[in-house]
Amino acid sequence: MSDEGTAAVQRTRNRWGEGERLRGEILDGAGRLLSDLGGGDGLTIRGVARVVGIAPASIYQHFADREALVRGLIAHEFDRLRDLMRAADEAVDAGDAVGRLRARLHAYCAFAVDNPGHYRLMLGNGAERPAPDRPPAGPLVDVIDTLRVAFERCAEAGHALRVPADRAAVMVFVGAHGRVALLHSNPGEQHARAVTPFVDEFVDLLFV
Amino acid sequence: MSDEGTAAVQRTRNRWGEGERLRGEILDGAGRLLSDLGGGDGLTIRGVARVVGIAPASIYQHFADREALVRGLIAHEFDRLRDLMRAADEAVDAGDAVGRLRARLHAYCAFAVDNPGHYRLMLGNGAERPAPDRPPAGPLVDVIDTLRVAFERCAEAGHALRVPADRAAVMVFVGAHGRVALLHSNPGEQHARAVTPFVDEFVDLLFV
DNA sequence: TGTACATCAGTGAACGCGCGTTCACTGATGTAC
DNA sequence: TGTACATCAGTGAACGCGCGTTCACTGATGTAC
Repeated sequence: MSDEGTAAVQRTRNRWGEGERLRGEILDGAGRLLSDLGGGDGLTIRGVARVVGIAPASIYQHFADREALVRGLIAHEFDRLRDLMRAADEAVDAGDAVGRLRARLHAYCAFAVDNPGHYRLMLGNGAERPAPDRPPAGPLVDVIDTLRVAFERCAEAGHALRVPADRAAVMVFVGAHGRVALLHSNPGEQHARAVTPFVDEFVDLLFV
Repeated sequence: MSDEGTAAVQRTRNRWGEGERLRGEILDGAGRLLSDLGGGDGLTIRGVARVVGIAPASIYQHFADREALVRGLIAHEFDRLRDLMRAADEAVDAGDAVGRLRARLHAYCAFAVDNPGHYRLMLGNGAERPAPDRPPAGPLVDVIDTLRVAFERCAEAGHALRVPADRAAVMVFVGAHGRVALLHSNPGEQHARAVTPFVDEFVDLLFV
């Protein structure tokens, strides 16, 4: 019965000194919009404002322009992915190094399968690198680096690797990403549960 | 000195009965635009018309709407990829089954590296599948199937596989796609030449 | 050989729309004195 | 305790723009008779 679309939630404004909360609401709303959209196109200032229930102009108090909003959302979602992977790791018995590695990868795949729009946005836009000669940096490299650490823990626990840990990390990441991208480009839900076994098989290949 | 941007080419209209040629010019122009853009966003009717040097309305004689244009472009580029892979295969000595497989994969990687915009568009949009219960079909599956055939030829030539040919095809495709996607999302040109060795290493893993 | 007509390739102008962004503003809440 | 003022969170209306799409049209080239 509202005259403002589905999401007219009659927001109450934040109290004095709490204006920064809107930043979080905007990022959450943008994330929800991204899930509905399934991709970064159509992620508009006005669309996000509609979802959050604010005026489009209000977004400019927290993000300089549309590009800054998208960058902020990507960073936000990479933080979320990192936390999910860490939580999955810590939920496994600390002595089970291989189990912890697998848990990290399963969390990664679950995030990618559950959030195709976010995933595409995060991996589709290259992080801008100011120095092209330096070693690559960015949130993606951080993710791979946590996998390298996980592989090293496996090696220290006596599970011999067929390739160096950093190379194993890249290979398993590439395998997981390739499998997920294939799933996303062929949206048959019968495959969604095939991602984890595929990645597990990949992990098997990397140990002696 | 022209008043119509960089690409005002003063097109001469096609002769009677040759109107279908414009369809090809539109697809070529869209392909060029896609290269400049680096992605499917911004691939607009008006932009394509500008590149080709025609009026936006002229596109509607060959494509029902923007979506049909994008679909046509994707099909066009998949044809081109298939031809490139086949030509690479046939340029290798017919008796060298493994060399032919590698040639196909190298052609695939070269296409992906040279045409990031096309590649993203082709793999980013899932082919619509009317029957969700049937086995998956579409141009991507066709590509994988040619790899399966190439693997089977290797096996027949005495190069034993560690996994069935169809599975090997999927695995090497996933590896190649993952590696390419990683390259695209981290646009450091120092990595462009690292794709082929990576895929070759992948192939090695699949033979006994 | 003409000539009326059909068909072809392609256009120009207009439509309505949603977008990013700007700007002066509105109330509510805090603070200085 | 008042009161003037500063600061805060957020808005409404407007701007110019490029977009997809439609429509009646324009010349050129073919065809029927």
